[in-house]
Amino acid sequence: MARPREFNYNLALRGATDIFWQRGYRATTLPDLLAAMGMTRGSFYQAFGDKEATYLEALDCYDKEVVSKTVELLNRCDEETAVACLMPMFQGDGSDKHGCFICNAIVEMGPEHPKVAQKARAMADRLRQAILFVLERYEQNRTDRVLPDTADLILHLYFGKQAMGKAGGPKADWEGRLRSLI
Amino acid sequence: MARPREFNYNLALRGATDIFWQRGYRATTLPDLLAAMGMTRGSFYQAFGDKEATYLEALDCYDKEVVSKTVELLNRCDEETAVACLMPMFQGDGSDKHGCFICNAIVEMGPEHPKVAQKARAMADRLRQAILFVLERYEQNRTDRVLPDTADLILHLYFGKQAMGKAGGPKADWEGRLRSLI
DNA sequence: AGAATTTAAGACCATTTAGTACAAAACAAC
DNA sequence: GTTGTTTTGTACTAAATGGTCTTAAATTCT
Repeated sequence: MARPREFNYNLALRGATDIFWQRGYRATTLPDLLAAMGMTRGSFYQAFGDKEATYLEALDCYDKEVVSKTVELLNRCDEETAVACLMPMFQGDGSDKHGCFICNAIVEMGPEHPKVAQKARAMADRLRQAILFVLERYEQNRTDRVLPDTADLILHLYFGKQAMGKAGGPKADWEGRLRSLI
Repeated sequence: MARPREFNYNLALRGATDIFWQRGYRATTLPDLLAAMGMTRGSFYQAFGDKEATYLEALDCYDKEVVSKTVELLNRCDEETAVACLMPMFQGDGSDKHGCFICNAIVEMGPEHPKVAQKARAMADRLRQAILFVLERYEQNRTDRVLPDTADLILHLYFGKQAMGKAGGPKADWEGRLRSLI
């Protein structure tokens, strides 16, 4: 009963997610964003509201697509050891070339944008929970540390690695490190 | 032989450092910056060049003032244990309310601004070196891990803590964690 | 005191920003 | 085919951006 959309909402949202992930909120101009989403102003403002709303949507998209994938990977993983399960998070499989969107969002927007901080915390919680699940699954009771705390520590290492990775520099032997932690 | 400056260069630079540290590069508008530095456009552009040059100067200032202070603290420290020496880095003594400028700069500018990335790496190296020095000083040879790697791991934890801290959330028992690592 | 020289203040400018308005276009229902 | 409805593309806008230019003020040296 009306003109059909020429764009695919989810596809456009993924484009937005990619560019916000890569460049951050402020560094992404509207023309950049529109190009990444494959649409023009008119369609964009009608379908997505505005830039800020789109950023929030992009965070949700990252949650659904990227975080969920990691969480499922950790949940399903049946490697020999917990370390082997966690390694994908630490060996930059290409998809984290621009760091971690959660980390980027916290650093850029966290202090001034409660909604972003809240979403970021929620995603971090999911990751921590999944890490904990791995640890619990492989627990050999020769561990003297509290598992949730170890999971949180590994999560912090993950964020630290993602942040520092954006400055380049040499990569470390994360497998050895994780082994010594768990 | 000419009109004297009404502002103190170093004081203005510290103002710039503070606001860049707190808000980041892009979120700091020129009026914000000028207010923080206590000067007007004319003086600013003559004395500091432009916004980008000032940001680079601010990173150097952070290096000289904040990083150096931390490094010296670590070098001079004569606590009972290495953990006690390192704890100041992990118990947010107020000065890191806005996270760590190194970390913020890497995340915001690292991938697109090689000079920033390089300065950030250099500062991170200084911190890592100081951490290593502490570890070496307190080494009881009951450690089976390579000390430089442990120092780098602690540095990553530091960055991770600084990044995640900007989203709020509960604080962890870093003393216990460090103890278990060293 | 006067000349020389640098700083200070702010008016000014071109560009870019996010966001809006509106007319043309593309479909579905009848 | 006409009507009704939504999408699309673009011209437009108002505000904010970083940066320059000009003029007046403050100092030192002679």
